[in-house]
Amino acid sequence: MQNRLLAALPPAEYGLVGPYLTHIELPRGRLLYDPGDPIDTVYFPHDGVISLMTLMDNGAAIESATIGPEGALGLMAAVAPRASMSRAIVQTPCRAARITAAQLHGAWQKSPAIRQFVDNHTEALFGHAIQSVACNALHSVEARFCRWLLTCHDRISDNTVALTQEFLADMLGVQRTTVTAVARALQERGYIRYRRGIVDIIDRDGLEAMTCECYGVVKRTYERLLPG
Amino acid sequence: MQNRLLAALPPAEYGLVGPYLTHIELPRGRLLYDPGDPIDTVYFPHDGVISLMTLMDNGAAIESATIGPEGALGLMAAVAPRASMSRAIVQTPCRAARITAAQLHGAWQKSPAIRQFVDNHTEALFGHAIQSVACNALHSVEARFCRWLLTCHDRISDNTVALTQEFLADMLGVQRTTVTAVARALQERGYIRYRRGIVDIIDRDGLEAMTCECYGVVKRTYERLLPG
DNA sequence: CGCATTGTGTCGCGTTCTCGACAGTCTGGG
DNA sequence: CCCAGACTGTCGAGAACGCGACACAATGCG
Repeated sequence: MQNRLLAALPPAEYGLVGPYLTHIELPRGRLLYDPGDPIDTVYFPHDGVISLMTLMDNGAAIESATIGPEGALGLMAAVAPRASMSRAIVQTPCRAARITAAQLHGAWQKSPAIRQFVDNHTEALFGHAIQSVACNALHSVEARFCRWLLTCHDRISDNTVALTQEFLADMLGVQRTTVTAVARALQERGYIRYRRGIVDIIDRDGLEAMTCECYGVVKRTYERLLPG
Repeated sequence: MQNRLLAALPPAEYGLVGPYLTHIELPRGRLLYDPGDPIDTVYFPHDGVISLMTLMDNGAAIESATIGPEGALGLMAAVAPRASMSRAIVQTPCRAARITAAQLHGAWQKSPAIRQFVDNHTEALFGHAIQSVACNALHSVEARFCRWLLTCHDRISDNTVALTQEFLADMLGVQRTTVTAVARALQERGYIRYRRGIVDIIDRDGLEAMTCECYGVVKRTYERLLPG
């Protein structure tokens, strides 16, 4: 699998970034950015999920958007130097390509196609965020739990996701005990199997039936604006 | 009062947009964009508030961000043609300047300063959205109510805001009866006065003490990234 | 193997908010 | 002036979720 933004670059544009790309493995839990950090590196995941989390004063860290193979982390730094506004953390182990923000900025200056990718990506990420604003206000934990699993499942090539209920509770901004209850309900329906830090997705259609419209809305936004 | 983005433009750059600006009055409730509408006009409010609302399938319309004199509506269309992803509706009567997206795009091509304003504005709006994601998941209706009032108050030159509880309930994504209860509580504390479609802000400090950190976070983000 | 650590299941109470219903009050237009 | 429509106040049942406590199970490490 290959990052879809990079894969969609015409050969001429790829020549502007390809020589600077470094391939790396990102382990689960790796902290890439905290609020205020200068964005000096841009990451293009080939698979896996990177979460953008908004930090609160009391230490809560709640997910505001995700980055997967359809996009890139820190892409707005291609336009001009930027500080991160979120915590960026690796959700599932990722293979990824990385490039310095300065080098990407050089390519951005030279290529209209790259500028358009960056622009569309920003738009898609904004769309993701505003849908999440509504989702968090209106939808049940159960629906959001399903949405999260499906979003994650779309970005990995596996039916198994490694994550603890404690962590998922953080992502969704709810109590762990609530996550436990929801996970048990989904397991009883046969949609997932939950064991110590590992979720198996068994019935994807079942999850889709229980999630809210937000899953589809965000997915279609990405399909409309980004290649692949 | 004057839109702060326009006011901060150096004379040379202002010359690129000034001749195309039209001054208009926007009445309360005026619908400027619905999801999918092409963004053909950019609005620079001189005062007042324009709300960006995410529409849901069931007709719910919940606020995801606001636009005031510190910013502009549809500014991302200066970069490239765009369709709106939200409903944009005039929250309080506004004086505003407007320009076609095509004309603004011309100025954007010529002026690095304008490009930077657009870029920073996009960043600030994104920051607003991701904070709201967290806020809607974690904070009480009371805190969010106060945040909304304060945000609105910052953008108008008056201690009186015209809005119904029904409408405010929509903005916050809660039941009207909940808004009624919260409004009564704030009135009993002497922070606001509520009468048929009109809120008077009496004790701003009181509201600030009851709102969540999100109010200050978003405000500082705007101050950091935008002029004024 | 034994132990400390980490993750999960469960219980119970309290609060917040939903949801539906209905009555009362203000306001503008005919 | 009166009426229809719009807005607000109130009530009550119930669901969803927060929050703290505790027991138990799995894992990794010495």
